[in-house]
Amino acid sequence: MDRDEVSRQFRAYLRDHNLPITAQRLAIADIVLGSDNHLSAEDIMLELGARGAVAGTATVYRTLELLIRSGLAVERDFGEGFKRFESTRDTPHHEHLLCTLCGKVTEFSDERLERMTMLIAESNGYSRLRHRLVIAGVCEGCRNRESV
Amino acid sequence: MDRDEVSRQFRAYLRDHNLPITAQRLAIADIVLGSDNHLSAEDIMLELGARGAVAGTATVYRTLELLIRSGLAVERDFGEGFKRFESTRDTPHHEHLLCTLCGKVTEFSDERLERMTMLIAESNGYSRLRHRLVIAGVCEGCRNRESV
DNA sequence: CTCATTGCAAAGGATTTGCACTAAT
DNA sequence: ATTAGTGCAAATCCTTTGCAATGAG
Repeated sequence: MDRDEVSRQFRAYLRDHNLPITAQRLAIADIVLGSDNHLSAEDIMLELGARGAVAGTATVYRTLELLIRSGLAVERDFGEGFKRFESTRDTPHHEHLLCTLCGKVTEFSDERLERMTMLIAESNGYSRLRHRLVIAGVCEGCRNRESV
Repeated sequence: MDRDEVSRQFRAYLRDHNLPITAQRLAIADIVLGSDNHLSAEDIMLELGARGAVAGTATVYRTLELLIRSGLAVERDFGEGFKRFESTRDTPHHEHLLCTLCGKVTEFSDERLERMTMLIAESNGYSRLRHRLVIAGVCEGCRNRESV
């Protein structure tokens, strides 16, 4: 699924909901949906600047809300004090590895984990809605850099 | 491990670090270390009030930092927009189930999960430091209440 | 033309910090 | 007496909101 495709989906969402298609919305969606990274609101603002486009902070947050509501992006909280946003394009449910030194994020998914959380929830009387696993550690690159 | 014991440990920590033992510190430590719940800073302030003790917001946060540094408490972030604090007394590593309706928190631990996260980190080139799993769902009580 | 979006700036909530005052050792 | 802690209020960080100006359909 490429950039044009996700952009098309977002336009369709806006059209279906009678929401104006603005340059800002498309620029923000293009960045968030086209990126393989987990972007913060600030990352998005910087990238907008780098592309010569501009949008106010409020517009960025408001557009992010639309992307989430449309199901094209999800919000992540890694306990860093701010949120990150990630495209849902071709990624079903997955977990994250976070490097505590450089902030790098690696995704993974594990079928056993899915089953385990379901069972754990059940055995504690909870009906599971969702779960979130974050493994914090030091990535390969930082480990090598550290030992210098 | 009872209240007196944890209080004693905190005093020892303060003494060993040449830090004054103040009424505020003891009151806050008593609340955090003596509770079985995951308290927010606000919860702590309210409880202080309920006990007739008083401490400024700044003091609460500064004392929480001491409790964390001493290893007697840990900080939790359930993505609620604020942090919670939990005594480490007789609880090694464990995970959390969070009820999305009433906010109830249930703890559990799972040996297989420990091993799994270790293996997952390794196979992705990360040296694992720690991990955090939160399963969000609806607890038994809320489920029954809902179906009314 | 009409109505929603935009952007600024002000407001918001949680947490931190500067500083004069107070208390522990 | 010293030295550190306390509390207030101001400051910070991320995010949200009010409102006049602007732009999409």
